[in-house]
Amino acid sequence: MSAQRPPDSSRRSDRSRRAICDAALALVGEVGYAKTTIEGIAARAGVGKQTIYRWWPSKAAVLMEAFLDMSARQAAESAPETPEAGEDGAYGIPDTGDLAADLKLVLRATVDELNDPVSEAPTRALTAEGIIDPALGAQFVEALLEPQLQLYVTRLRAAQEAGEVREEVDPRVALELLIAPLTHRWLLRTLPLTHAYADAVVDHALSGLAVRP
Amino acid sequence: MSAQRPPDSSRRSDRSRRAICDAALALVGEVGYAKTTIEGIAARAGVGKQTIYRWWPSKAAVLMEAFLDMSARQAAESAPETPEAGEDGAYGIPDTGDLAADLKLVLRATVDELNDPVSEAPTRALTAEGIIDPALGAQFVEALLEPQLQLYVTRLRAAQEAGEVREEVDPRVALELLIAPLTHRWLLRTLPLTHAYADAVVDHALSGLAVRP
Amino acid sequence: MSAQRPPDSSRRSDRSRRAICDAALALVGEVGYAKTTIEGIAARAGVGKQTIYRWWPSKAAVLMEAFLDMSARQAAESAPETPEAGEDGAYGIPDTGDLAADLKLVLRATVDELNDPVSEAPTRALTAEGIIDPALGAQFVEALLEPQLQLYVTRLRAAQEAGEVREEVDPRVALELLIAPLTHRWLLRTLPLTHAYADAVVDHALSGLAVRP
Amino acid sequence: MSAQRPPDSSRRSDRSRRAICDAALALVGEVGYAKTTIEGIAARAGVGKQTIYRWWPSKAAVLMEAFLDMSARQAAESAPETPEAGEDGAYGIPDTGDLAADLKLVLRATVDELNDPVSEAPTRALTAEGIIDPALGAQFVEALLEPQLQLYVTRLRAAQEAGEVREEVDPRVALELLIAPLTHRWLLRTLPLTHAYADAVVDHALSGLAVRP
DNA sequence: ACATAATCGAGACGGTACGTCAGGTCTTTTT
DNA sequence: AAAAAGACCTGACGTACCGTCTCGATTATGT
Repeated sequence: MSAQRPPDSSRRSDRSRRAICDAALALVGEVGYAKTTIEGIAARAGVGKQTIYRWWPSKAAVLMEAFLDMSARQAAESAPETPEAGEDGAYGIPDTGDLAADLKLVLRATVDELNDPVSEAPTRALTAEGIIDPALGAQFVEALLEPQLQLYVTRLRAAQEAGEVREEVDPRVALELLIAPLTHRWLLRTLPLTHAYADAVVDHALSGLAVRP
Repeated sequence: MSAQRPPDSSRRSDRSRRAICDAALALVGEVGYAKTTIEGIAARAGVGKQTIYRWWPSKAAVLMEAFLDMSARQAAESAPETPEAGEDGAYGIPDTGDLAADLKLVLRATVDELNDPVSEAPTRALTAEGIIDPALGAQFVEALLEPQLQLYVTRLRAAQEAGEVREEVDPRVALELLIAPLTHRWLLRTLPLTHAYADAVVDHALSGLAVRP
Repeated sequence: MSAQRPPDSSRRSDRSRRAICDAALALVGEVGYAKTTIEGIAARAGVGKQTIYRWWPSKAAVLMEAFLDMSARQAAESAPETPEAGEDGAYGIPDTGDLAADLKLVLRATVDELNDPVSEAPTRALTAEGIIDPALGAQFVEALLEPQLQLYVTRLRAAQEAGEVREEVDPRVALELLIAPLTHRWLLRTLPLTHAYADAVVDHALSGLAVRP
Repeated sequence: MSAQRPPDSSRRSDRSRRAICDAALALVGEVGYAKTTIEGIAARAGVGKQTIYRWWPSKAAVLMEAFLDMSARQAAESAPETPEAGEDGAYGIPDTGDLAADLKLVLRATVDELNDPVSEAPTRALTAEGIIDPALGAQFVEALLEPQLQLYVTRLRAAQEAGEVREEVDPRVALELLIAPLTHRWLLRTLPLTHAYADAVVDHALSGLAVRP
């Protein structure tokens, strides 16, 4: 029964959509994800609840779209003159010929981004929700994470061709050696996440732990 | 005001405590963390709601205690003959003289543990909650994670003394190079988490990415 | 201020009007007045909601028009050959010279009508709504009830002229003595509404309660 | 499944019950029955919605209880010294030996009661609702109406024994001849409901419409 | 052994938010 | 210009849980 046909998206009010996304981000930042309610978002956005339920299946989905929207807008702002850079604000990782230096530059920027108090609450909320809800997590990874990771793959391949990185190295594994420690500290708050740590990770990963034979 | 004098824990009913922990774990496994409610736990445990509110501040705290309890019981079961191994089922990482082999052994076990469908739901729930709630996260890290990490520090120090690992290596950073990639794949579900991956991580981390000079 | 100028009724679609009335009656009969919604009527009639709001101020008004329409159609069907009988199916009360017999005939018919399960739901709904909403009630009385009552006035006047009814009797009061008891039982469901009861009412009302002096 | 066992009424808060009844009556008086909402009653009573839903099945049921409560309290106030009069404020109809005078007295009082603007809204609302909902209507009749009607039966029987009323008269029918016309005018608002009308009804009913043979 | 005091199971309470339904208004497109 | 369609804001619905509270009915000491 109940075919539950989806609404006609061509008639959708973009004003409402924007207001909802803005309100969602604002509320998550102000009161946290758990205390952000659909009713609260609707009220803050000056919108009927039904308008949210019509277009999104869950609070997490609203926040996800709001977040992607924000990311897209930020990217568009910061780099409108370099359309060749690709989407998602991905300028690519610089290639100065010095892999260590390039990676440190990028990972330090990542550290700064993760430590940014503004985006912290929604990012943590979305990540946590994605950890529990596989569908949401997949969406999160596909839309936001993978494009970033691909940049590392590209840069590492270039380094291999330049003879900086060993042939046997799998770029996909290598990239995780670099990224995962930062994510780990940020998510679990085991120890402070600093530039120095980013540098140390790069150094350890490139040189390896074992003594040279 | 109302000093809210804490209850007399000596009179606490252990039967209720156990029933609550069991119910909490069962429910999280069956319906997931979000749909697990305090009322549900109380009903399933055959307990008044107030008995939960008297002893725990939040649903997350209940689950945390239930989880620690379960971990302790599992540890006690699997290794009652080696009480010198310390608490938390921490037998220590074997030291056969071959660091790579030892790490692979341990990390493969970690992979199996993370892939275990029984403990998956509560572990994910607790981790996710800890990502959002710093206090809970700290408790989680302190009680469950850090003891494990210290074992790596110990083993890596031994390897340094044995001349297997370079002097400049910071064991704390090194350990994160090994552990974080597994955690990363498990939490974010980017790619499958396999024994082969554990091996690859060890190999890449020990040998380093850079070509030998 | 927007003068809210009424729509041009000459352009009104009679097809829609009929469909709406039919749908309204059908729904009230099927699910009851309370569960009949404007949206439901519109959907069932294959009509936009606005088409209802354009022409009627309320759900009750729709039902009222539907009801009047139905009454008019029924009357037209049952007595198209006696146009002199007046509107609203009002053939008038027969005058055989025997007032008691004539009244019993008519009141028994009224009993049957009230007991008809088809028209029961909408009639009750409309009456109930009219009890609360004076404007609607007035409309109901004026359009449906009063014409009927006038027939009694006419018949009773004739009876007075024929010397069957005392001079001092006020036909308006007399008629209510006859009609109201039936209405009372039907509305309040105190006791069954039967032909025998109709006869008893006529007998009691004509003879009076008091002993003859 | 779901046995839906009723709550433990011994634990019921009488303070809440009273507050809810008061709020319900007040709101129906102020904004009318249709615009009175359960949420509104709860808010005005300073009570959670669930406390209403726990004890009453519908808005109409709340109003019914409130109304019966009020009636009972009024009765208790006005005649605490005559407990033998029976419940429901039923003092009985006076018996001065002059049936016409006694009935006029009582029916005039009834007219005044019906015309009282304070109790009008809830009484109309309850009556209207009872017309549509048979269960509610039955409750209304049984609790409020029948006790009143029985008083007429009693008085009319007495009049028969005193030789004032004919033997053949059925008191149950007679009483409806007296009461129903008032109810009719009040419910349907056909003509004003006055003392004069009450007197006329009594006179017509007692003397009968027909000429004396 | 027993008084007494805290905990226990139970669940009613004032609340908040849920997700749904319908009301009545507005806009777009079709007839 | 009216009609079909349906998105929109509003607000009430009835439900689920929240965390607090009040009830007897067990316990479990500490005289």
